[in-house]
Amino acid sequence: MDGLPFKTRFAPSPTGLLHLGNVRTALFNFLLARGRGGEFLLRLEDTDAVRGHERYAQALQEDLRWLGLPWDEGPQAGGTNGPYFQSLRGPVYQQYFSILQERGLAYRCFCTEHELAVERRTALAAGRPPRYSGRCRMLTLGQVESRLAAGTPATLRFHVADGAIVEFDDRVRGRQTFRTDDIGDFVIRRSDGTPSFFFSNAVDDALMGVSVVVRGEDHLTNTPRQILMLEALGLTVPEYAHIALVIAADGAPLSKRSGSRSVLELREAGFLPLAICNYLGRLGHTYADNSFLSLAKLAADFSIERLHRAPARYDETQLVHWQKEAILNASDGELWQWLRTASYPDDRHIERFVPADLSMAFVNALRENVVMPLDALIWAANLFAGHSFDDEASAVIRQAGAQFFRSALAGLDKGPGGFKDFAKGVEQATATRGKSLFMPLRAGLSGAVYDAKWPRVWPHGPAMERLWSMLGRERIRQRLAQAVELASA
RNA sequence: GCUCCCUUCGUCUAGUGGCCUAGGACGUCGCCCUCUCACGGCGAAAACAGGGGUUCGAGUCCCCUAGGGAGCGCCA
Repeated sequence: MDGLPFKTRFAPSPTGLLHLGNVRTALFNFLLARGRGGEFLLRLEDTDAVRGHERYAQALQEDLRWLGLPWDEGPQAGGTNGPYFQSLRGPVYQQYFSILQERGLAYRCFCTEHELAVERRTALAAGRPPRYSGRCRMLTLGQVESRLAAGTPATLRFHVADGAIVEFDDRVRGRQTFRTDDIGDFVIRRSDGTPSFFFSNAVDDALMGVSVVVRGEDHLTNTPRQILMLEALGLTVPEYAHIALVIAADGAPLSKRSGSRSVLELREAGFLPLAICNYLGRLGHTYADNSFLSLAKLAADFSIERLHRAPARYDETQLVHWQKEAILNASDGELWQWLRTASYPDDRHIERFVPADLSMAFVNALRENVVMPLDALIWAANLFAGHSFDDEASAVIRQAGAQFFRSALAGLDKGPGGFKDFAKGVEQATATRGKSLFMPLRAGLSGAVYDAKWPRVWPHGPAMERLWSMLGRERIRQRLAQAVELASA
């Protein structure tokens, strides 16, 4: 079993934006398939009547592609087991409903939602599990016919056998045993004719040849129901692996309130796909290697045996760590493209500031001082936008005085040396040293000594030697002249 | 309420009875590098939820308690 390639799947319901928990499940399924040369399938579970699915289905596919998790089979990708939207699979489900009905394993239920709610409440009050009593199963054929004829809405329920045991080996949680007596007859077709999750999800996994289902542990107790149905239908039961859920920093389930962000929000904030994958790949799963890994490496080293049973907390400081790693490991070109995604509210992008021939030099100068594209944008503006000195820089420049910068200008004309020679010259000419020498120079050259956006991480900016060689003599001359002006004003 | 599951540094985790005076990573703190921050290097503080067993020996096995989670839906 272990040697065979897995066919895995991600089967989201397009009812909202993809969030961290979902994406981690998708990632695990993707990695599991990729690592073994298997296949990864995408299926959209858009069965419930609520519409607006279109938009989310689209967004979700975009998110997966952006993350670098393409699917081998599914929407766009095609495949022989489609359609891959459950809303298009009605006839398939109808066929299997019929089989169940013919075999006497499914029956109509005319209970209203209100009746069921009352029943649940009384069961709970009496200390019993709030489980469906199965009373419509007792209806005679005549009663069923007449209610149907009267147009009474009916659901279809699966008849769970009494006194049986369902067992299966969960790939992460081990041997599982459930008593059918603990499972009530459940709805497999809603009164509007659409299939319920239990049904369509299980049937499609079987029909589409999925061999392992990696999903959240919230599905663990659904599993015996699905196995019961699949066996009743004579379909192949896949293997299951139920992973622990991701929880928020406070230990509560992830929610928007607790700081869980959608993939879209993370992308818009500037997180890199590989940062997210490196982080999520280690949330509830272990890699022996703690260094930054490519997607291929993440896949190659992924192991279903190293999936955890205990919930893991979402911690954004760790995500930020992987973000830094992703930046350090990206190519200049990739980084430049990434930096271009940030813009000021008035739509000025980075290429508005950084001259085209300096883009690679800029990337290299800033690489170790940037976490988000916005950080670089601010630096780009400071460095290239002309007369811009931020408040702090202005204060430093005024304090150093016009004479300081006149000396610096004079030193600049002395010779073609690098920053070190230049700084030495200014040191001698102005009789300043250390902080009182370098801070004014930094303020003059870079336009900023303090970055308000990420004060804890970047109080002061990139190495001056790098700025020096990137800016070039002419720009530096202009900036120093501006500093003289500012200081004498 | 009932059923099931989980519990190692602040966080992610290694650990499958002796290799554990519990290892790594992030974060924190200190030192070095250094014009600043970052990067990099070195180092420190920091955990087996609690209580009982079993055993020559328990983080590792068993039981109880506590805390947390999931499920019991015409939601997925």
